[in-house]
Amino acid sequence: MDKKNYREKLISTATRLFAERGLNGVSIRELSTAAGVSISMISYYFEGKEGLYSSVLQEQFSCFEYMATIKERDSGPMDKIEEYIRWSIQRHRDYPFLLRYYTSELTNPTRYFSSIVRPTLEKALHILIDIIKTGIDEKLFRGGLNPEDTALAMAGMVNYYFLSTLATEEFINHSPERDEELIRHYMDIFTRGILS
Amino acid sequence: MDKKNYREKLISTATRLFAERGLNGVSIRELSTAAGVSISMISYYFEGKEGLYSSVLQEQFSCFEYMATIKERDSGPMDKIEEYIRWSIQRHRDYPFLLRYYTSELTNPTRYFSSIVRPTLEKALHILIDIIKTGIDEKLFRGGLNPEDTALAMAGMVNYYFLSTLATEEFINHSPERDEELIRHYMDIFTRGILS
DNA sequence: GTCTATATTGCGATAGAC
DNA sequence: GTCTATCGCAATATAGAC
Repeated sequence: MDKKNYREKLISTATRLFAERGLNGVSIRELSTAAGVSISMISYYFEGKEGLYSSVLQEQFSCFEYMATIKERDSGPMDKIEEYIRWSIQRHRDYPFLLRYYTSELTNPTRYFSSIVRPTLEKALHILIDIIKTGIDEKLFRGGLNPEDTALAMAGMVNYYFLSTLATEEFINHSPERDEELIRHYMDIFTRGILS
Repeated sequence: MDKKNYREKLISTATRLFAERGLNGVSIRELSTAAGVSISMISYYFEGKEGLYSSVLQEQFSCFEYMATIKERDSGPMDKIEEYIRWSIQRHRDYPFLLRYYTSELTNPTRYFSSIVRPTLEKALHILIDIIKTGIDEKLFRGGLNPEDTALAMAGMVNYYFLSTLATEEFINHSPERDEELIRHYMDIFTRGILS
């Protein structure tokens, strides 16, 4: 990244800036200056600002491919759910900007939502839904469950913990040291509920 | 709103447009045209675009005051949790743009985040956390629960259902007719878990 | 491939007429 | 209170030198 590969330098700078202030909140002037590159390089490599944004989006959402690995894993629904939660939390750690693109595209979709974001999220969610369905078929999970809502509930639990960070960091410790505790805790709530 | 009250007309138009495309995605030119008002009215009433945005934000987040009502209610933790979930879902129905401001401010905070958004969400979350704590004290909920994470899990379940709409509407029915089913279902998952 | 310089458009804000 | 007209600036994109 430091070896004067301007294309990569632009992508990494754009990933941070677009995440922090959105597509319309960053000018290519500022972006190219921050990357230490001439402004014209953006058109040269990406055919303009939007092209750069779509490249960033593509790269950020590529990590969802790992969901296929969970799907193919030779293990039961409970193990797969735990692996999903663990991977999901780790994903937020490894791609600290992904959540911004994720929520920003879901609430203010750009033209790339339908080509990049929706297909990726649909595929991931369908894998989750299938895991829940398998658990119900095997009588491991309750029969009354709606697989779709249940999958959303699980994904929501984990994602919201990170989404809320800025509003809760003063009274909830969000450091990675707590991640294992969080996994245990969310597995517990999700599988057994909160009743004693 | 139609009685030539331009101030209100600007707020309602801005609420929709800022929600759809963000603060930086809408120009005051377009906004004032859509509102059928001269562009100079924005400075006149709100001292500029950002002032208009902050008025919209203030109005959107004012509905969280209802959380105080839940807090004061003379009922047990379980009833309060159900009331929270019911109110939360209804809030998404009544304020369809709120979620956009909510997530946009959490991931790309404007200068109004710390004065308007964070205090509001902090207060609401602390009420939820206290409800969970009461339930634990009364031995109604499990002793091992972390009240903070548990409150976030509950809020996350509900909010994510609406956040995911754009990516899931083709295979999950998000119509209000399902809301009661959703409340029952999320209460079930949250209190009893998914195990049979 | 990379830069500087510039063309063109659209932005937010406001002065001043009514 | 409301409008039109306009100022000054910043936006994206690109032509052309190296």
